[in-house]
Amino acid sequence: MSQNHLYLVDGSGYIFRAYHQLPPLTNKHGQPVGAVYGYTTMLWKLAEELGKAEGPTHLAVVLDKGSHTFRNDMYDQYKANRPPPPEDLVPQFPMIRDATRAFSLPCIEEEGFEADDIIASYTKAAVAQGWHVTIVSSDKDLMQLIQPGVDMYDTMKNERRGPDYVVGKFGVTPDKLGDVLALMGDSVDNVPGVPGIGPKTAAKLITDYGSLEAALEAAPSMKKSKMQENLIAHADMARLSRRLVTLHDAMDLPEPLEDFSLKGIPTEPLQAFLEHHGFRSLLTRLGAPAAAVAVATAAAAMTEATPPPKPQVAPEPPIDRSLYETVVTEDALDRWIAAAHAEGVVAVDTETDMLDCVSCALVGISFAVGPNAACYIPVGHGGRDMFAERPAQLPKELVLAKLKPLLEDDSVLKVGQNLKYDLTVLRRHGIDIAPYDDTIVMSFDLDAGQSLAGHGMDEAAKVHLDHVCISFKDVTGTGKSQISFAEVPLDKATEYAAEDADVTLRLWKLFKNRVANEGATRIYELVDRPLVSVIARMEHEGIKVDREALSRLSAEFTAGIAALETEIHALAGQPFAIGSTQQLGAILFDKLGYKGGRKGKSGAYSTDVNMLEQLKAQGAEIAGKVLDWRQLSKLKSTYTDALQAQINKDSGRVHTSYSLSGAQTGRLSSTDPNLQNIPIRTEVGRQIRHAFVAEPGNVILAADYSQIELRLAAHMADVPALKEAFANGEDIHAATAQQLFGEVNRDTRGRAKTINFAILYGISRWGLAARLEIGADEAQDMISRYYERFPGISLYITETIEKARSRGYTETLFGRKTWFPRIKAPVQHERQGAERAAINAPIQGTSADIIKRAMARMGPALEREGLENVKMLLQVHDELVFELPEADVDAASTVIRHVMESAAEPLVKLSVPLGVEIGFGASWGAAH
DNA sequence: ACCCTCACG
DNA sequence: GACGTACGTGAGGGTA
Repeated sequence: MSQNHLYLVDGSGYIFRAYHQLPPLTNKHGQPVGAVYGYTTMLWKLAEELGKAEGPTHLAVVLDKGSHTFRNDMYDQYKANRPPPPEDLVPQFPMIRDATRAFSLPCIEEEGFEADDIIASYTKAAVAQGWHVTIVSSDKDLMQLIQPGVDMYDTMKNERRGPDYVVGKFGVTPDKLGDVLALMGDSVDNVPGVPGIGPKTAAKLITDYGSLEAALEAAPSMKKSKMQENLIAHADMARLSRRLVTLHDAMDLPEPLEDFSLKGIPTEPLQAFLEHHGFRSLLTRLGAPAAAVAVATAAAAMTEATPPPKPQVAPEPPIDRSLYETVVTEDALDRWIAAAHAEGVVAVDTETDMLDCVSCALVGISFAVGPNAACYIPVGHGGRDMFAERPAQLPKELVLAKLKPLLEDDSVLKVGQNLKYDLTVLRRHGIDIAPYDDTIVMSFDLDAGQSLAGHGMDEAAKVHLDHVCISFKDVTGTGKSQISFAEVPLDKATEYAAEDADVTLRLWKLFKNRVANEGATRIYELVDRPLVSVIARMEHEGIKVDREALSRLSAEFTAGIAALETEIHALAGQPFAIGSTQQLGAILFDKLGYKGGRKGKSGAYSTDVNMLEQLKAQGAEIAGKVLDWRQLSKLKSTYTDALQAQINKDSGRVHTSYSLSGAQTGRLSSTDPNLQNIPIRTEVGRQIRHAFVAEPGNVILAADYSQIELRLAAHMADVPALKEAFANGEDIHAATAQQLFGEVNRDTRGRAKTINFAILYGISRWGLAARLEIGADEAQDMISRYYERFPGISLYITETIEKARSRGYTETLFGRKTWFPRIKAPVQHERQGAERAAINAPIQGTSADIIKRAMARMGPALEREGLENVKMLLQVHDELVFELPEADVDAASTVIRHVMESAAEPLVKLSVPLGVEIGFGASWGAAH
């Protein structure tokens, strides 16, 4: 060996670059691995240099450790501006070490020193012994080290860099680079430098005067200029900067140079690593046996960046229910658990005796580890009925004890369809399923708005697998003869339950690839998937409802309704069903002769609020009474009565169910009961909110985003006037009124508010005209004026529609797609409807993304502050409702406000602040 | 199963 | 020149 050549790899610097340059890939375990993949290919590339003329004889990877270094002691602002690393990069840091170990390469990191200092020290030591050194990095600070025998290698650009490169880029030789960097400063690392001096001026000064110190000394005698003044004023900062950019090259070497000797890369640990992540193309190049690669491919359905390889596996066999197994022995159970471990991914589905996941009992669990490789483990069949024959099955406790390690194993991905249900059921048995994927959420993130794709399993199986699932009704029957799943015979139950798991796994493989290939990773991994377990907890928590209060209200409403009914019948001159629009229409228009038109194809009279308000204005007393009657009936039937029936017998609380795939825009929806439409707008309705109460000693706290959609519209359409108003904390509707009408009063503010909302919803002159009770021409003038005052808005609208038309979908700031198949409909009003929805979707959707991120982060944030008694209970689109001990209100408010206001970051940087209003009290009503 | 109406953001 | 629409939901009651 004539010449030793040391390669020093700047690992920390590399992964940031890899992260930003590569698409956000995930491996089969659902972990983000884009940067790891880039890092692995980089090491691979270096390994291939082995034995070449300029290749390494010695190699070490150098990483940063900890965040505090001697530079922080020198200057407490050092790197203080640096944003935290992206959240999907954080989990990749430890994987970088795994990758390095997989290549059997030494990895050096030292507390208190940056990777740059370690590299400088090793470089110095190696040069002293006459070695050549190549620094694998593109960091400009490290370029100071370039000298005869030392060069740099940028693997991404495939470029080797010597002194000429530095001269070309910075105008000075590497030995003067530190002086130039000190003058320039660095906003990322927060090296102050001298204001107003950039690379060009810095290079000129150093070239002219020879060094930083010489330039600073000469400053007073330079020609008077802003630059000269700054140079004098900030001389101390320049000297500090010089020390900050100086590399520390005299540290004790943690390991001797000789230990970095490199002979070759053993395939053993590397292959295991590549298989774990499913890095297919590298596996192939490693020369792994073809069979092993195929297995890894089939199991992993891996998603690599370039190029998307054609699946090399045979198409999956059709579903064959006869292959499913009913697990009733311990041996069989162990076998399935082992298979799941071996596969690394398993589809899971739980069967219960009723739908209510707070009170239901576990009846059985099904698994699938491959096509047709599915089983059902009954644990509660015939359970509740003491007289029914109980089929032979394993004890529930034993099964759960055996499954717990698998379901909580980090290295086995659990896949479910609508997993929040299973999460709740199993959490009641002390099992926290993780990590997980949810196929309903994946489907939604891929296909929201696509009219063909239903996200429920039966529909998804039909659409994507062309398979008709056994329906739940087929096994349990319907109506009066319906039986509980616990009473279904085991053979039938196995066919149904195992098929669910089998189908789920098949769908997952399909969706997993699509999520990566269709750009849905960001929204899925960083917004929706983390939310599943959060929602499960909220649903399980429920909210306390004061039954007596509701019952009192119910009685009041009943009396009011009865009184109104008598009056209405008297005014009508006959009794009739007031709730029947048909009968009401006949009374109003035929019998009493008020004027009003027939409506559309149904031929029925319109009797909605607008019509009744109009009649009332004409002096029809009956119309006002009907409106009052309707309000009270609505409140009674939908709220006071129905809500009492929804109070859970076991918990005494109301547990709503949130749908993660309910609204096309990405919003949640709430059912059984819907707790997102509890009255608030009228005084009488608001009383219902007062029945949502806290436990004794606790309070209800409500935190609302203020005007979030308008703020987002201002940001997304880039409207300076609106952004400024929000930045200054102005009343946005008043500000709009000022812009549009030149003066602010009750009337103009109200009209401005209407127009602001019209913008969010996709405006038409007729719609606005109807709302403002003005002519369409006048409405059109107003819209034109709005566009004039707030440019950007009309551009946003035309661009959004254009994008929806050309690509078929719109996107939120977080990349959530909503599809609009009707955007090209030949029927005009259908098309225009789709256009209005397309205008609204990015705004409403981004707002939904933001609050979802706040929800996902809320639990950990509260926990960090020791606030584990603060429970998040409800979400109402722009509001989060909590229950908490009264003593925690102040501390919790701080955390909640911060989490909500910063929820977009760091993925999205908004140019408007997000405002949050917080209130609390004994009830939800009192919290507003 | 569908329409109408109306509760919410 | 008209389409009596604003965007997104879920629930209850009446009707067929």
